[in-house]
Amino acid sequence: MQPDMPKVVTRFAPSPTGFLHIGGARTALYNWLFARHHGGDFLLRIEDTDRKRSTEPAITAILKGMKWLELDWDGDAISQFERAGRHKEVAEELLAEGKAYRCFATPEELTAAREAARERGENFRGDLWRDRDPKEAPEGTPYSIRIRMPRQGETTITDEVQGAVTVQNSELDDMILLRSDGTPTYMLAVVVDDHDMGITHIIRGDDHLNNAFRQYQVYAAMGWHIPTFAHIPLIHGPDGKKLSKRHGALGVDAYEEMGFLPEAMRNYLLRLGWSHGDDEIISTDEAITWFDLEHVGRSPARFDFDKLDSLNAHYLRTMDAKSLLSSIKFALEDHIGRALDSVEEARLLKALPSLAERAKRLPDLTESASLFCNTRPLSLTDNAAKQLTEDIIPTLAGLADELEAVTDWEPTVIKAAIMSFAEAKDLKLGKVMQPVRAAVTGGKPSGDLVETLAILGQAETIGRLRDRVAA
RNA sequence: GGUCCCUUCGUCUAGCGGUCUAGGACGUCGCCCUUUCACGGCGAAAACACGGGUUCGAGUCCCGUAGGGAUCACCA
Repeated sequence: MQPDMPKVVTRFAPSPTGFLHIGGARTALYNWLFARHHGGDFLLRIEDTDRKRSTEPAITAILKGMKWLELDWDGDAISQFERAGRHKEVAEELLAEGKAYRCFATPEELTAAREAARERGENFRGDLWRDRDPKEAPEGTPYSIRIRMPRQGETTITDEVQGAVTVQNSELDDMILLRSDGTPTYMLAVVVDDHDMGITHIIRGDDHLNNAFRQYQVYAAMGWHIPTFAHIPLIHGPDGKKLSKRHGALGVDAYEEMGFLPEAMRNYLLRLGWSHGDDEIISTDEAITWFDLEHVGRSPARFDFDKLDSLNAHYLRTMDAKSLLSSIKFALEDHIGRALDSVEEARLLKALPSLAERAKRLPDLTESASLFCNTRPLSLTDNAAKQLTEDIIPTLAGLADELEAVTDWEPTVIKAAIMSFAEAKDLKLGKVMQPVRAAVTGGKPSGDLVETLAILGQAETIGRLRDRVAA
C-alpha cells in the first residue's frame, strides 16, 4: 500500500431486528478480511434508527455471533440512533442550502401518487412538494424533509464487484431524509455515519446497489468524498430461492448448535463468492493475505450443507485432543447425564483424535465419544445386533476369559491374545474382530479395535463382552 | 410494471481472446486399502442458458432473447 493512501476503514452495519444471519455473517467476514488485509480498521455500527423494530436481544445476538466467528472489530460498536442529532443537523443544512425541501404530503396522497406512477409504468419520485411553495401548506402541517435529486444527467458508480453501473438521474426519487417526527431515515444516517466514521470502502449485500445511487447524491449534495462501493451478491437457499427467515436463513448461533466450527464456517463463507484459484482449504491467515475485492464473484450463490460438512470434518481432524475434549465436554456430560470422571477424561484424550477423523459435526463426535464413558450396558445399532448372532456368543465368552488372563493391558499384548485365541479356535481374525467390535462399541464408529480396547481398559472391555454373553 | 444486477458440471467455483478435446472442490457412482466406520489412493459420469454479431480465432468482447435475483416505505 502506498504510504500516502488513506488508511482503509470498513464497517459492518447490521440492523438489530433479528439474529446475525448467514448473509450478514459473510458480509461481516469480507469487511473484516479486507480491513485486516490492508492493515486498516474494521468498525461495527448498529443501525438502530428504527426504534420500533430494533431490540436489545437482537444486538446481543449479533455481537455474540460476531464473537463466535472470531471477527473482532475496532473500537466500540456505534449506535446509529445515538447520532440522530448530527443526522438532523445535516438535513437542516441541506434544507438551508435548498438541496432539500419540506414535503407536506399526507400518507394518503403519497400512496395515491405512488400507485398512479406505477400505473403509468414509472418510478415514483416522491416529489409532490418539490416545486410547491411551503406557504401553501396550512399552518402547523407536519412535514418531512426530502432531498432534491438532480433530474438531468446520469450517475455512474464504479463498483469494485459489479463494475461500472449507470442510472439515469431522472429515475432517482426525492427520498425522505428527515421524517415528520424529526428522526432521520436510514438513507440519511448511513451516509452521514459512513462519512463521519471515515469509511473508505463500503462492502455490503447487493440488495443495496440501487440505494448506492440515492446515497451518492447525498454525498454529492454535502460535497463529501464518495467512498468505494463493493456490492456482493446475496446467498440463496439450497433450492435457489431467496433466503428468508422461514427459509433456511438461520442465525449463526444455529450453526454453532449444529456443531460447526467457526474456522470451518469462515472458510466456507469465504469460498462462497470469493476464490483464490483452485484453493479450497484456506486458513484465516491465508485469507487475510489473499483477500481482495477483485475475485469476489458476481452471481448469487446457494448454500450447501454438504460442502460445509466436509470443511468442518477437515478442521475437526486438525484439532488436538485437548481442544476436541473441551469442545464436546459439555454436550457429552449432558448426553450421559453426569460429569465425566478422570478415568473417562483420560480415555477420551487418547481416543478423540481418531474419533474426530470419523466425525463431520461436533454432535457426531459427542456420540462416538460416549463410547468411552462407562455406560454399560451398551445399546446396539441394527448393524451391531445383526453381527451378534447366537452362535457367536461362545466366542465372545471364550475371548473374555482369554483377555482376563492378560496381565499387561497394552495393544501388542491384547492383539497377541486375540490372535492366539483365533488360531486356537481355528477362526479367521476378522471373524473374531467383527463381533468383538460390535459388542464393545455397540456399532458406533471407532478407530482401530485393539487400540480401542486398550484405551477402554481391561475391566470395561471384559464387562462389555460379558454383557453380550449374559444378554 | 419501472430501474438495476446476474447466468461455466447437481452445488461452490477456476477461466481475465488462442495453452479449453473447459480445471479444482463438495456431492454421486465404481475400484483399492481394511478388524467396523471414516480417512486416504485411483477412476467415472457431470457444465460454458439460447440466438446473433465483432475477430484469423469467443466460455472469455458486444447486442438481443429467455431464465433467475434485487429494489421501488416517513424499514434498514
